[in-house]
Amino acid sequence: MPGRTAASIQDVADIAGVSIATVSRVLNSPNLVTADTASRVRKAIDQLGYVPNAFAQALITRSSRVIAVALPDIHGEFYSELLRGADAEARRLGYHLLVVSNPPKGPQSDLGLGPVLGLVDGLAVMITEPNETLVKRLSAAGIPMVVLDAAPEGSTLDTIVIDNEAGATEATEHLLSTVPSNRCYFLGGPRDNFDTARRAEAFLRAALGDGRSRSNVNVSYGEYSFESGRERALRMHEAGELDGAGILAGNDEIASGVLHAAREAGLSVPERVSIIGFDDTRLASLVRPMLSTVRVPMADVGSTAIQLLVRRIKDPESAAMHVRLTPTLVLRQSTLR
Amino acid sequence: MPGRTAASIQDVADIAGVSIATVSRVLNSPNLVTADTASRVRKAIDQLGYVPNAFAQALITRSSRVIAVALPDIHGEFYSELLRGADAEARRLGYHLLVVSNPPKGPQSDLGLGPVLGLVDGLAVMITEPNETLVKRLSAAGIPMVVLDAAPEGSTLDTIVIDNEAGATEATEHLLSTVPSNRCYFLGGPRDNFDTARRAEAFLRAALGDGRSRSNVNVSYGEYSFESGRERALRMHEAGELDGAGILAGNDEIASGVLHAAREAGLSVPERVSIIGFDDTRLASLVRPMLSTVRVPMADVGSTAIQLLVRRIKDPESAAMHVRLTPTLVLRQSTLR
DNA sequence: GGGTTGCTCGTAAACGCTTTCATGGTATGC
DNA sequence: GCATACCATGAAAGCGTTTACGAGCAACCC
Repeated sequence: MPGRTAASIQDVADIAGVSIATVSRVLNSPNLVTADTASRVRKAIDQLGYVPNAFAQALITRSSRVIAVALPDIHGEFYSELLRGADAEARRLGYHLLVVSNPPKGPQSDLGLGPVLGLVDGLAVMITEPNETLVKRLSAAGIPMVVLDAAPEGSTLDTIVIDNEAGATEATEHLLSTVPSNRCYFLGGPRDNFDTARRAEAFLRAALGDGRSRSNVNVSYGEYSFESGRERALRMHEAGELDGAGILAGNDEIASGVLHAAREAGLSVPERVSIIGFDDTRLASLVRPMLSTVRVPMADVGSTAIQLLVRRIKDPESAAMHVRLTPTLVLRQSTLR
Repeated sequence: MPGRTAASIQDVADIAGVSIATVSRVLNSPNLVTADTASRVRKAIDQLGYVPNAFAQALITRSSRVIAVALPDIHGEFYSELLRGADAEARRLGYHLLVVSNPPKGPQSDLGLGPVLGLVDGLAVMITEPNETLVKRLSAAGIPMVVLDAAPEGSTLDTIVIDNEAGATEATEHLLSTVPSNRCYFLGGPRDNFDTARRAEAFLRAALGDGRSRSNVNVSYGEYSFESGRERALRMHEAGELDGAGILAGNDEIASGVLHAAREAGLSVPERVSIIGFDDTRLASLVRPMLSTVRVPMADVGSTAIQLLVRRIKDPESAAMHVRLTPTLVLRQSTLR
């Protein structure tokens, strides 16, 4: 067992017979010190297994190389996919990731983020439902920050959004290639959810053209769940609307529910019902028929968030960037070609 | 926009007309200061929006209230479920979570954890495959630490393991209630994986009794994937072994693959083939018939890890605890009662 | 050979906080 | 009314770094 307490820069200096300034220099600006003394210091360093105290460094440097990622309490896969992308990128750039998930609910909440703010060099917040105060409160802290999913109007903050319009439009058009427009439906998630709202809008535009005369009868809202999708599809069936329908779901779980309802109803997919999911989670490849779905590059969202953040950390004055990531339609078995 | 740089304790002290010591005291030992001055200080504090510099605190306190969680690059849901549990518990106890995922592979690797060690008060590592050096290297750092999944023999470290034996045994026994023992199969994940190894062992013991004369023909290894499960089941079908079989899968994805293969083979589940998954991920409830499965309390693993860690942080000398979490068999539609 | 230049390195200040110790003041005991 | 105890507060040390600033010294130029 090594000494009770970690070696400090002073210990290294003593052994190497130099001042602490020199030790610091061989670590941070090696070119300012002779090869000779440098090697002597280095020897002392690994003789002691010395590693600089991160807090002391952070205190004076005002930088901890830690980035916080705050996520709503999103279900599984989404979440971890984003995190994976973020983590890889952070590692690559020499940063660590502090995650804050499952924040207390309510638009008034500041996510309990207060204490975190002092610890990190930057913050990526994912905001999926309207929350005015949160962004304001957070940006008031004056810390580099990027917001995901929400894109406050004319924001001076960096933002990353999924181009839901493009994804939903492409999917809808694919549906329209085999199904008449009045038989197309969008089964969304919660009405407040940013993604659902934008997807619904794009769906309507693509399905109905710009003649917005028709009502929104073909759009419904509910939960992002299997059961919600199944129920809504079943209700459609009762109304005689399921047969021959083309359905764009708010996410893959909803789509799976629809898929199952179709099976229950004895309607084969894709011959009698066309279904397109959203997100391309692993689930989409696990059900049969496999789901055609709109692939959302969550890992890219994560890594891009980190990139934007360190860019801003290094140059806080740079102009706000607004990144739009484009989903791609992946065709599998739940739609006709 | 507030002042360029965050308020310090000195600023608060100035406004309140006291010394910085007093400010510190109202924050840390309120009983040492008069109600009168305390309120004056507090007023100054939120007038300035002062929040103590975490690094300065950590530097002197030698505690950052940050805990690292290092995870192998595990697929989605598992991972996030554990994290959710850990995060909730950490928040409850006043800690933050630093996650390190997707570490570089190879048993020699130290996960690139070096730099993290100096930042955190404790570390939870999940180790799913044999890795001697890693634990040694890490524990040499002398930082409070709990290891998940792996349980080094007679370890002096805190550990948390899933009681795979209990879970696999219960599942196997349930299978045996409707299927003869020589028609029971275990379709595992990678051979090296700790969980798979233990589950296989328990399966064999339960299925074959202690007369270990039989070979392991009924056990196979592969990936933790849908496709791997499907392929193996299909091969069983070709060998005429699928009909009438009782199958315990290494995880839910494998089970889903088997489920699908059974459908392809025209064998109804659970009448002709019984299937039990492992983990109870959301997938288990999304396929039809819904999977009977062994529910592994991953969120509990996460929260328990945090509990053990802060316990050790507060009392580094306390005896090592070895927690064993018991899975429960949840019966759904893929097995007969 | 004196003045300049250019390196290497040490001294010391600063970062923002916690905590020990000392101090002055007020209550308490007779 | 004076010693004693106690309480609230301030002064200052120190946590482990980084980084001006300056000192010393060799090499260089006329």
